[in-house]
Amino acid sequence: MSDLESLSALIIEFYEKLSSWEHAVVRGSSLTLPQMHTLEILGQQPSLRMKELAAKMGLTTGTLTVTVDRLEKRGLVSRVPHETDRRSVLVALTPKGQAIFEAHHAMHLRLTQELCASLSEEQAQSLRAILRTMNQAF
Amino acid sequence: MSDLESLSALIIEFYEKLSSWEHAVVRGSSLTLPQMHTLEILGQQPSLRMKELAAKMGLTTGTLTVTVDRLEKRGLVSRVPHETDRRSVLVALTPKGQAIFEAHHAMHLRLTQELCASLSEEQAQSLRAILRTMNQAF
DNA sequence: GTGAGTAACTTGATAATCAAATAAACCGCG
DNA sequence: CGCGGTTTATTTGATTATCAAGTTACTCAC
Repeated sequence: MSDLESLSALIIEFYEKLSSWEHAVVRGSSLTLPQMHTLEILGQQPSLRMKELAAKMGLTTGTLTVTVDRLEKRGLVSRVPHETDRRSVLVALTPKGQAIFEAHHAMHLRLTQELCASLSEEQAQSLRAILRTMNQAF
Repeated sequence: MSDLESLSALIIEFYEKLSSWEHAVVRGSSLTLPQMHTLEILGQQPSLRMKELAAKMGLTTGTLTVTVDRLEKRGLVSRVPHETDRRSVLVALTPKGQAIFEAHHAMHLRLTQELCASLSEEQAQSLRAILRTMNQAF
């Protein structure tokens, strides 16, 4: 197996494990994966239009409409009319949604902490630089 | 922002980008994400029982049954009775399914190659060691 | 053999998803 | 101003994904 292939396999394995972890954590939260994903994105922006949110999630706006409907019905997000463009709707977290996001984000931190605990300080620094570079290369 | 938080953010960003990439690539393949995921797992094992496959994907066997039904109907996987345990069914890729898996795997390799092209040789080596460590820490 | 446990499938219900159609609002240009 | 093309969100219709719970067929220990 070439170097490249082994690195590819390691990346895929890492991705799969993160994915399983996320899946398992969200399962225990009474929300579905797309619903939690929506909250996660909204947690990092004050508010987004449906179009922007759909683009960030790689979905059509039609799909997103029903997901936001459900989240709104549960009081986790709110729709606010756009101030200058009346076609648009701004979606934002409610305090209740914000609380769920923060709890979930805290679990991300805890996971990261555990993963990094197995690395040396130099490796952690190195990983930071590597990820910065790779994220830009996308 | 603490070191830990920034590293967490970088990992999440990396994960999100891999996820978007996978989503986009699979979209253009006439298969759905769970279907391709099934092929990806089967591509790395000669064959698996439904139970094992479901466990690897974090699904119930009920869910998997219908996904495998669809893949079988399209001639991408086959069900073979287990030799000694007649309750069990072994699922394996057909040649057609194998071909799709290999094409998809090749795209993974190409992506990895692009990502690593932005790294120095030392960084690539370092990343390999880091991923090995973190994958074990899970 | 009988009974507890296991593997896959089925059923019923909810959620996710897309493509295409619709409705409302924007914007530029005459 | 007012028209036509564009953009934004929603709706509709159809397929797929998913789970929990129930069913059926099989295994294995006793």
